[in-house]
Amino acid sequence: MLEINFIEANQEHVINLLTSRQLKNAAELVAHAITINKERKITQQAYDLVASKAKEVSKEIEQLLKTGQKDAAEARKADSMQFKDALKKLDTGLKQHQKDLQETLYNIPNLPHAGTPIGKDEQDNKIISEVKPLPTAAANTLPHWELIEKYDLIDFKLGNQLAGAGFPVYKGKGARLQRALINFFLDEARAAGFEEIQPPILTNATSAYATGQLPDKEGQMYQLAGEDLYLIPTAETPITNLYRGKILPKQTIPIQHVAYTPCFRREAGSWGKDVRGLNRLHQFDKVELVVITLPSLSYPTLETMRQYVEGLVTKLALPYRVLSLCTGDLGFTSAATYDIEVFSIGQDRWLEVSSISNFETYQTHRMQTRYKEADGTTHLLHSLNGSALALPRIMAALLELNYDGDKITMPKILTKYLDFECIR
RNA sequence: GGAGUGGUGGCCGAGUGGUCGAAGGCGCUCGCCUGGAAAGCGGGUGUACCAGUCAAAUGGUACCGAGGGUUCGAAUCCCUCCUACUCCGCCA
Repeated sequence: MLEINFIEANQEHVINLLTSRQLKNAAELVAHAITINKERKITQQAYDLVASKAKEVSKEIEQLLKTGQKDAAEARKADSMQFKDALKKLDTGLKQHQKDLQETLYNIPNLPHAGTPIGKDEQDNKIISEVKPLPTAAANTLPHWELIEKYDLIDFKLGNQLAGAGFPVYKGKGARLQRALINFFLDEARAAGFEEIQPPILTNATSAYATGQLPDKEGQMYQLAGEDLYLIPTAETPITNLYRGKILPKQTIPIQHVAYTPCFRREAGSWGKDVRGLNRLHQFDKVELVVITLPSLSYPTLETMRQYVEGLVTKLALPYRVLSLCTGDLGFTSAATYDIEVFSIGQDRWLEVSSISNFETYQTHRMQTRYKEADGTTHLLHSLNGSALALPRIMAALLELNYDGDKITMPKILTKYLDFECIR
């Protein structure tokens, strides 16, 4: 979340940037946060003063008791009781202010980076690059859901039987292809210097707040009945939270992790052709990159991550384009985001397979993830993450593009991961 | 799941009601010593908030797993929760 001192010192700037991302009540939220913070400071000062006096009295009582002045000590106790009552009220007020401030800040999204295109919604996202010319559909081109059925790669009906819509069952070569892709992505990331992690796929509310899934995505996560646990919507949540509350030595930075996990999303409100086949699922696999680095390095890192992900889709020989998300389409916690979309020839549309974001200090402030300078001062780090990649849509684009009416030919790069060259 | 014992600073570890943000050691760091190093000697070494300042120095408050409670006063006593270890049970 944003730092209150920064908001206070840059009110106009903050309001303008928040407004640019279509936040309606930016001025109101900012004013509210500043007011609460002022009250908080006043209360804190009062509390500290009274607490200090109460301590003094306690020490006096101690001395009186030691020197045998029992009556005098008893008299001082009465004074101390008064301080105690006052402190209790002040403490309640202070906690309330702190809570109010935190809740207000929780509901203020990140500020867009200067390079982020200004825009209202996804229509205004800027196309950075696009592979041309796009492959053209042949007479025998099919959408992936038909190929999946034709070759018995994935069974949605069985998924319905086991869990419900959006929980596909991968079978035979379908399952093996998916596993091959996961291994390919993990190996590539490792070669690029990312350390592999296998995290829990359940997360507690504290972690979900720290990375910003809560309160923003409340209702999009599956929650376990009677438990303070959620199924992770992305590996970003557990991996980034590895560093919650840590002050890292400078030489360990940057932190670079890769993790393969299933991801779970309720996708409430989604419908229509968007959810056909593999386009949108409640459970899907994803390989995710997380980087925690110095503020001065985070934007170069964002570019490096983008190039890395472009390299993956290139190796899979999939036509793709890169979008820079506009202010109106930016995720709640992000300052700058690139989306990588692959072309689905069977659907004649683009499918988002990666989202690469720089959160600057938004997450690290909530997490209190810092580093120590040589002069002993501590500073917040920057966090980034990016999908590399989301499996189902890659699978969809891959099957459609490589189908020639007779068979589906596997990409060359997967040779060492598969013991079959094509699906017939 | 049952029974028991614990959770203290970067790490180890003392501390069972006051002078304890916390002994001691290790680590790290600065200085001395040395041709250089080791050893030795001396100093420093948590975080947050508030006040203060150009910045600092400095002062105040809070924090000994988390949250409540008792008390003039809590790392220390009580309650709840989390968690680790040992034994038993169960088990991939």
